[in-house]
Amino acid sequence: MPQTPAKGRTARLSREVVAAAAVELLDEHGERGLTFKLLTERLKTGAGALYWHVANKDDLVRLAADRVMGDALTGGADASLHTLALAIYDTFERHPWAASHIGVVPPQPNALRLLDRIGTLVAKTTLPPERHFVTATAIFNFVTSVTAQESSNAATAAPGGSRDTVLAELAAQWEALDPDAFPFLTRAAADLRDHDDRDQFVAGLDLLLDGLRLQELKLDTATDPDRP
Amino acid sequence: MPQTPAKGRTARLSREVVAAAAVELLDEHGERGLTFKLLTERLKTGAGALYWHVANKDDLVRLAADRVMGDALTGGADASLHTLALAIYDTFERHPWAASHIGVVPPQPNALRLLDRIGTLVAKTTLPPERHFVTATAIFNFVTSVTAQESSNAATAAPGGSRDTVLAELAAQWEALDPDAFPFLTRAAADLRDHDDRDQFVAGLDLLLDGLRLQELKLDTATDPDRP
DNA sequence: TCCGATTCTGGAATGACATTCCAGTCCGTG
DNA sequence: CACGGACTGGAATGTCATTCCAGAATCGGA
Repeated sequence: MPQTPAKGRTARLSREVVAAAAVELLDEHGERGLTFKLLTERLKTGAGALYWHVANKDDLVRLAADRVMGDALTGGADASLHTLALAIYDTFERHPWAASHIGVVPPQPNALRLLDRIGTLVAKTTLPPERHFVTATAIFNFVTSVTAQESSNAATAAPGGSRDTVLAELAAQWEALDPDAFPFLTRAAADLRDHDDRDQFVAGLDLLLDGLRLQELKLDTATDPDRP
Repeated sequence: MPQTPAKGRTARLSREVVAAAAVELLDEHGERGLTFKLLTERLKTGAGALYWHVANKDDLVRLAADRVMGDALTGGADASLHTLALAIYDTFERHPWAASHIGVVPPQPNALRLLDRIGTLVAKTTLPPERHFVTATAIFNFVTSVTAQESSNAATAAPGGSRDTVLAELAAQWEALDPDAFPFLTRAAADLRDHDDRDQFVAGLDLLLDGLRLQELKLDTATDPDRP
């Protein structure tokens, strides 16, 4: 009679249900806080049941992350590379554990969707077709990698004192550095103190997209008849 | 007499020695393969001794990663943002576990050195001073984040069949996708198959640095007397 | 409706680790 | 050469992921 009276049992388990619960727990406790014990309690089941649906914890987290990516792609953000990238950033800011699992190989379904969307937008530029792949991938890498780093940093910094406090302390350290060894940082301390993470992401994004424009320009003039 | 005849004892432990051994083991076995047990064996000591020098495993890995960053900065790569970024990429490609620990807050000593170098180079552009911080940070984020992702992917992909095999399989999957749902990927499969990771990094870097140039140009013309 | 095969479940082992504790040892100083 | 703090080795602890397996649910066919 190892079986309990089979009552509180949640309807039926499925890969989807497990993934959804994982996202919840991940949001609540972060990646380190997700344990199979917690998950079995939340889903009122046992470890074996979970392992029937997912191969292991990595598989589970990848699945959860791809589900978040699915959400990000659902929003009507499609118009331009700029809005698409920002939609990704904003979504992952709400799920800081997720971004670092997006760029992994092999890519999960929704990561592929993102890359395809980026590629399709890149294909609309005047860049020559043979540059489409590297360019699209570069943008994809930028968006996923930088988002991963910034969001996980935001999550790490938060627990110990408010973000402002942490930044203030860090800025103070920068100011105290030797100006000869760190000429830039000592000057930039103030900027660090009151920078905004999202603005920071946008700055990088604009840099990258401006690069795209310049490369278009270069090619336009390169094909101009009037040249050496 | 829990003490053994005190003979094979390695000279003397220190934070540096522990870090160096950690780098070795990390290179050999990857991040998952580094355990305190292995480390005690390599250093012929006990866990307590290690914990006297490092706070915990995170601390240890951060320390090891910053040591790698130190190496990267030692090479005479300083001339331009381009060569500096490539020096970083090349170094971390040899230590794929390390890059993901560089961008973390609070920044470790050598990460600060890198940011300062980037900032100093940015300060030499014609960008207005108030853009220096965001620009430098954007470049720093790009280099560390993208390197982290690419290098860890390379390390992950390698174990299962050669890189070429993995790419070929992936490319085959892309080709098999529905062309309506994935118009870009189905076309790009061939590019994926024979792309080069380093070229890919360079493509992104060039995009970013071209963006820097375009922003300089914009400002130059913006301050020109002849405008609307 | 009953039956066997297949799909799923719950929970009890198992085995790896990180981390803590502490009894000692080593070494520089006075 | 005795003292105290720096340092060491290794045993003990507790937390997890993962495996195993005895059964329960479910479903298609007879």
